[in-house]
Amino acid sequence: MLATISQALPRLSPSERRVGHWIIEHPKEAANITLARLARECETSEPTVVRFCRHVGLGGFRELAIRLTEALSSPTTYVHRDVSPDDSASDAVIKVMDASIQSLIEMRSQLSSMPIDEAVIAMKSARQIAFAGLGASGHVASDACHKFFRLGIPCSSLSDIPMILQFAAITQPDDVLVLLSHTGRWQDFARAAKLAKARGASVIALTNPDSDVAREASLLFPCPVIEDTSVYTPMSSRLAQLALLDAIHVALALAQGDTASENLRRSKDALKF
Amino acid sequence: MLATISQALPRLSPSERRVGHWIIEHPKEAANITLARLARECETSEPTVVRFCRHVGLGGFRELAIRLTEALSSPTTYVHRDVSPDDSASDAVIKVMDASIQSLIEMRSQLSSMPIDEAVIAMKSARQIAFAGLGASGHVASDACHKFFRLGIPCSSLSDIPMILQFAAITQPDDVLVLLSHTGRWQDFARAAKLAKARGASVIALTNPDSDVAREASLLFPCPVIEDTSVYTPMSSRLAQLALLDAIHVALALAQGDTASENLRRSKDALKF
DNA sequence: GGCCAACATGTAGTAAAATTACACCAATAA
DNA sequence: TTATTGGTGTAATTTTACTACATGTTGGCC
Repeated sequence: MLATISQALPRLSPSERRVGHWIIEHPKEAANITLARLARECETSEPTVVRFCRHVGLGGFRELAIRLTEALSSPTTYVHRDVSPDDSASDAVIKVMDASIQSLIEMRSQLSSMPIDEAVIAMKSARQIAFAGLGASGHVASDACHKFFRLGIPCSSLSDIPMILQFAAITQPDDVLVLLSHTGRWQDFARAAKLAKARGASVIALTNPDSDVAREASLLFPCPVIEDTSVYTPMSSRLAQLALLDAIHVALALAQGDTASENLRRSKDALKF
Repeated sequence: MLATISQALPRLSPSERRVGHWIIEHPKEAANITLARLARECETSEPTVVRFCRHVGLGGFRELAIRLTEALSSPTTYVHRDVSPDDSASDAVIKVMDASIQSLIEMRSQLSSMPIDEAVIAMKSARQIAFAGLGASGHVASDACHKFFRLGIPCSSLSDIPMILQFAAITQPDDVLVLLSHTGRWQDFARAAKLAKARGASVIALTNPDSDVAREASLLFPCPVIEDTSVYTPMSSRLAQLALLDAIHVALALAQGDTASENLRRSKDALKF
């Protein structure tokens, strides 16, 4: 959580940045401070603090308190430091691994606030599911597709803008569109989300909570953006997305009950030697 | 905290005991419920709930929320237990996440025994790199390809047997073939490895160390096989492979020095808005 | 049985805290 | 200049936790 905040700092307005700084410097006190006092402490107004919370992907000030106590009571190993050009190869490799582990741990701690049950319900009765992603997320999409289709639900993966928009334009009410994007900045994604939602389809987004795509989605799985401070920084957030999709996949399989076990076992048997 | 509550239960009045019971049965929801809703849920009044809090040694209702989130995000090491059909969705999701984290942690601890430097040397002077994988590993392969080509080295990804064999048959001494396989059981992979090695190419394998593919490779990155005891078990080993490739990628970029930063920055700039 | 005491519980009010709506101001582009 | 946008604060609204007080309910004692 603190990491999420410090990552968000650069793209916040001055007053909000003061709030972020104060929290990072006084995490203990921040955990159960009141809105009014925090505002006074940072020499700003209450709404600004609330806006700050929204910008770092929280629902409101109350959630901030919850997330902070959570963060403070879970030990943080595997802290991520940037890879620097004069690292030895082995140093660098360990740092990258730590960053990956860290991003998974962060995601784990946020699982409780994600709409997993809702997503499972939507997918369970879906006519078809489409996974859409560009670039690196495109691979995540096809991986997810490859995984979910084994549950017996028609799946497809879309990895270019025209296809995504076309798909969105012909969705039906019980279709599910899963949008994968790290930054959430692609305007066409937001457009596709709006389009699909207008036609009654469910739009699930795994993306930066502070983005147009996130705002247009019917269900949002917030994925913190790793700001690329260094060109060497790998795409750990992609790992987190994959793991999250794994988790949703299993939850869906459970919800399907016998059908799923049956389908999974059959598709595994087909690969036997 | 939950223990404290159940300990206190017997010496509480009936209504307060209902409150205690409900909290123990729904700890997750209890962590960020409102006073009014909790009272309604237990069919009692708000002051009773507050009195309950006082009786279990808390200052008030607000403190209850804090203590609960603390208790819930407690250490709980990331030990993996299999997902069972009668898990609730949230239980299952956490287990899957834990399994993923665990497999990354395991891989991290084995990094020192992996031939990273050798792999980097081979790749640095490679004429081309091909990543080969079938099924789920196919996605890992194309992901890796997408990542490494940005370092300026010609890359390709192969995801079916004929292509892999054909590629192996025409390799040249400074080509690198990266084989991705969970089990290492595909005989054709071992054949491709032998073929490519005979023509002088470097064969790097990310696979089960106890397999034919592993034995044929010139460089081996051992990836522990997760035995699929349950159909629900997700593909955490694939995550580990991805993370490992991330790490190698960064190590290679460092070894390339300025060239790599330059290439990476350029390919990033190409996506700017 | 009637009366009192102690406790349990709920009603209604209060103070504080979070959130929202709206207005203002400064910086920037037309 | 004027319009527009984004950042910010003021003030009103709603929600939330807590408190004071009233009402019942039980159990003992005369």
